[in-house]
Amino acid sequence: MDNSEIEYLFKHNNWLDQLPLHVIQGLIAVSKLKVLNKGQILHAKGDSADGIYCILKGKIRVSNVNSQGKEMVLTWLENGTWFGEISMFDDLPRTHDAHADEKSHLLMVPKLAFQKLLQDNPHFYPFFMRMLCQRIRVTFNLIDETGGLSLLGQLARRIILLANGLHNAGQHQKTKQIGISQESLAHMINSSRQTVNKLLNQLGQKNIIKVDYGMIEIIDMQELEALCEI
Amino acid sequence: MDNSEIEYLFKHNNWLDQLPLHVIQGLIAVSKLKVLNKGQILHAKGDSADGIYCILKGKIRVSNVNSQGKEMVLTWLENGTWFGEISMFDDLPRTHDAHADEKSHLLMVPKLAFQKLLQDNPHFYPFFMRMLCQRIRVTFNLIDETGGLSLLGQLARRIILLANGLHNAGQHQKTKQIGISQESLAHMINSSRQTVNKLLNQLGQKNIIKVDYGMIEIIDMQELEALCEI
DNA sequence: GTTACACTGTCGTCAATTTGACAATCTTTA
DNA sequence: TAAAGATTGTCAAATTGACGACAGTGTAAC
Repeated sequence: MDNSEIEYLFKHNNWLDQLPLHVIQGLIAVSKLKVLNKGQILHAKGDSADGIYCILKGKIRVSNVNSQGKEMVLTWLENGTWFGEISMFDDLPRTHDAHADEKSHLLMVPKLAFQKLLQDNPHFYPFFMRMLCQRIRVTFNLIDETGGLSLLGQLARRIILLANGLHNAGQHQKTKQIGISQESLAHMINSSRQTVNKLLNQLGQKNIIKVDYGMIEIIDMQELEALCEI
Repeated sequence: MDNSEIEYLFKHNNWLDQLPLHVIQGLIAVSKLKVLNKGQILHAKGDSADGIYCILKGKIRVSNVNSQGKEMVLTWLENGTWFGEISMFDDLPRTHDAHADEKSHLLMVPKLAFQKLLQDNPHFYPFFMRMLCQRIRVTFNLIDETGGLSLLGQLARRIILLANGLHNAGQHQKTKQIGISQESLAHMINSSRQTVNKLLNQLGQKNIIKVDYGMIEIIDMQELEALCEI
């Protein structure tokens, strides 16, 4: 992957695309490539943060382990996604675990370089504040829209979130296929595999989704969205 | 309430207390007092934002209405709490409904004055970015710690959150008594009044909390925290 | 004080969900 | 290709929690 391809990733992110080209090139110049093998950990919750990441290729699982030792997956992040910015702004530890679910290539902009960018260009602040606000709004939505929903509603909501990307609320790269096991889905909505299996097959019979081995395909997004109301 | 009392509220908030005194006095000078009667609405989700608020006296219910028309309460805010800052930074509508649960006096710093403060003092930006990061972290915690918990665990977590103040994570004003009906608590964890009643009385018998009319008192915070693990 | 209202305590019933078990199917690895 | 491992489909039993009902108790208003 050469610099022009990396430049593309900056220009096609709805937060970073407004940075002037010379700033982007400056960031790329100090960035490091990080390659993770399948299953390898990028960072754990509580780790001190070394930088902000962009996924060049691969799939990162964002999760944390609750007190019973059960892993709760927040979301998966894929190509072109930037993440890990919160620790850049408050210098506090990582909020979640991050694992590579397949061999992944990441670009890391070191924390100091990123912070220097802001220090040298305080007019970028409002821009990144909006970015943080968007994160808060997405997170509030997750809470609000989950609370009060039936299990079927939560499941529908979660499938849509996984398809659209929790952390890419502004981008419109609506994936239709989601590679996820029913057990993982169950974890995410705090339910059991068997119940999720039953509900998914109900949705399958209504031709709203297509259920496959380790895979869910959205057929009728409108119907799925309608289910998020129950 | 005179200006020196209002000044006190600025100086005792862990975000605003670092502002220089002349800035605080400037903000107070342009602020407006807003009085709400019991039950009156301050703003609805989706309303455009007029400013950032501080509760001088009273109690504000932050909630929103889900698609079935059921109100989901996020939290209650009380004396000395600042809220509504997100719309100041991204110029987008309110994220929640806000109602006065009793007659309330609010101080409003108008949006334009607040934004001018930042424009004139870009060195305040990092400060407010940290504030936003704290909000995100608190919200992530809410999601992470709720997911995977039993109903009893969620109840314990919620009681602690109400005692410590969801929106005051940095302050250490640990209230021990919470004025809330069992029905409201049930709404907050998406459960039924009857179940909450049963669970609360179980906790009461174990001397972890004391249950009263419209009131819960925390007796054994350690035990309560331990329950958030199940 | 007394009347109205809000909140709590406690039933039983019923529906939804978990759990454990086991077989079948798909994918990966050797 | 064969074996191992992961994932799915399905059952029945046990559990959990929602819901309606109703009585009792605390609080506020007049």
